[in-house]
Amino acid sequence: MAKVRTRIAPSPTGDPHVGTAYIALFNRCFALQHGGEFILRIEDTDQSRSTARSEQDILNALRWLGLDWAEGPDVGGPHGPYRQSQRSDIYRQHINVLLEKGHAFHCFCTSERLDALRAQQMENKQTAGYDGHCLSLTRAELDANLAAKVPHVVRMRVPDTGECVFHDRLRGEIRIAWEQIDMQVLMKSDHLPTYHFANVVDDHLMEITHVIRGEEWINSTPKHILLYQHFGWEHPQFCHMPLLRNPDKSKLSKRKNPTSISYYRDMGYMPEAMINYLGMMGWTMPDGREKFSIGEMQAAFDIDRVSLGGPVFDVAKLDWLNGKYIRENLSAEGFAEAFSKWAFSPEKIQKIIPLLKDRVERFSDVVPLAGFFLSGLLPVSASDFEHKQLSPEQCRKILQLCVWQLEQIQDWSRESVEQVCQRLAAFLGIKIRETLFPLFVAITGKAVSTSVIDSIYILGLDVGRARIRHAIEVLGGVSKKEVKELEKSLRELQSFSLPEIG
RNA sequence: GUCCCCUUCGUCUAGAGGCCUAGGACACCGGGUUUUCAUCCCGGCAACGGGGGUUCGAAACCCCCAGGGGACGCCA
Repeated sequence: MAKVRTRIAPSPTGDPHVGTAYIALFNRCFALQHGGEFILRIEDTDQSRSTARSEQDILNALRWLGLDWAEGPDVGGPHGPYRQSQRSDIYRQHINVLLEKGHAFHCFCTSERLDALRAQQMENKQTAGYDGHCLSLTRAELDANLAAKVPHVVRMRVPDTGECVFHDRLRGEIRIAWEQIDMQVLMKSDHLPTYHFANVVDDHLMEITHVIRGEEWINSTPKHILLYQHFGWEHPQFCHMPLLRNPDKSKLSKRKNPTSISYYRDMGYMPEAMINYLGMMGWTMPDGREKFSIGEMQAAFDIDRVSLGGPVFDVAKLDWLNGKYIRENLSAEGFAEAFSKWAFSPEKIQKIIPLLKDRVERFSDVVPLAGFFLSGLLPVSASDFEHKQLSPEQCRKILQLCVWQLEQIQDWSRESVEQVCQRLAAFLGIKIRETLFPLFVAITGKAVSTSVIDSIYILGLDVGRARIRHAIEVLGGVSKKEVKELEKSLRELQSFSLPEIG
């Protein structure tokens, strides 16, 4: 039997997500337990959303958790490159194979036509999908379009009758009718592949034997199987894990829960506890032990014992586990070391010191002034937000619009945070000093503190967002009706342009 | 709307037809230890979604229903 090889294939389009770590953990345990290899591949075919920063953050986060990989963009390996944006030639060759064999075809349809088509299909209560328009192009029309360099994509041909039957390691036989499967775009008009295509080509070339991924991919598995068949390749074994959930059972999302691994790092969780907690989502040690290391998990791992109900990510239980790790796994020296590393990283300290140096008269003033930099959620109450000009409603509005805008920031910097605040104040027609008031209380716990803009910047989006959200809750929360109004304001704010300062 | 997946305490789960008057953990409540608090210890609360089968016997197997979730992009 071939050596077991599994992979994690994150897309560098945002924060390092706990769901990525979760899937990586199970892939890694499975591979290493079978004496195989676990590798990492970066799926950065979405040029508009992928960033080098995000890629680096994801790599750092996974390493922090101890989920290291045998091959990857940073460590190399025999199946490289491990970044899809550097594999264009490979995809081009492979798309040509499909084109030649007639398994794929050029499509010149405009997005306007496709949108209209989809809308009509939805209205007629049909399954939405491509109607095969460009399939009927004559050879001459096709050549003319290509010669004229009309923008186009390449789509996959799909059988129109019968069904795709495949085996999922955890779920058994799954059958999906081919008529449910769209003629998926394989190559976009920017000549980069889509996920479905690149993923299949790479998994094959990288000799992946087991694809362990989230449940959200079940419905597109027939597309993948079809591609393997078109190429004449054997497909890997599929294994769809349950999805991590918010407390309301929806798919874990940052709108409802902190999902960034960086958040948990910044809040002072230990990586060992984090990984242990993820390991008990859908899985248990055969002997029922709840506290276990990644090595112990790997040794005892049995993928067939994964349970399929979507587990709710429960921060309360994570807190308990993390406390247990701190108590039981750290000596006094170990604690001192880990804590200092967390609290006083030179990088963080260098940013904080300038905010303090000119405001303190004694070193003993530092903790009362800047302790909020080393805190999680702050003990604020509604009365802390009382203000002679701002009502609680206005405070909530400022806070909510501010988080939404902070979330939009592409390059996190002091300047971009400042710009968000300035724009918000101008938009609301409230003086910047007043606009910043609820933010001061939410972020620093006090109405008077170090620059709140710098503080937000230094604390980062994850912790900042958590505190602002907490403040909104303390202020009574936003009702469904209020959310609608706020979303309307947000749209106005987004199209609002800052008046020129003369 | 169409298709797919899932369903044991509030939450994470154990459970492979009789060991189940369903076990453990978190949370919560009570008690003990502790100068306080936390830790620690002890106790309590609390679940097989519903209906049909199969079987001597069903939480477990089958079917239907309901509920939850996901997918239907030139995003991944």
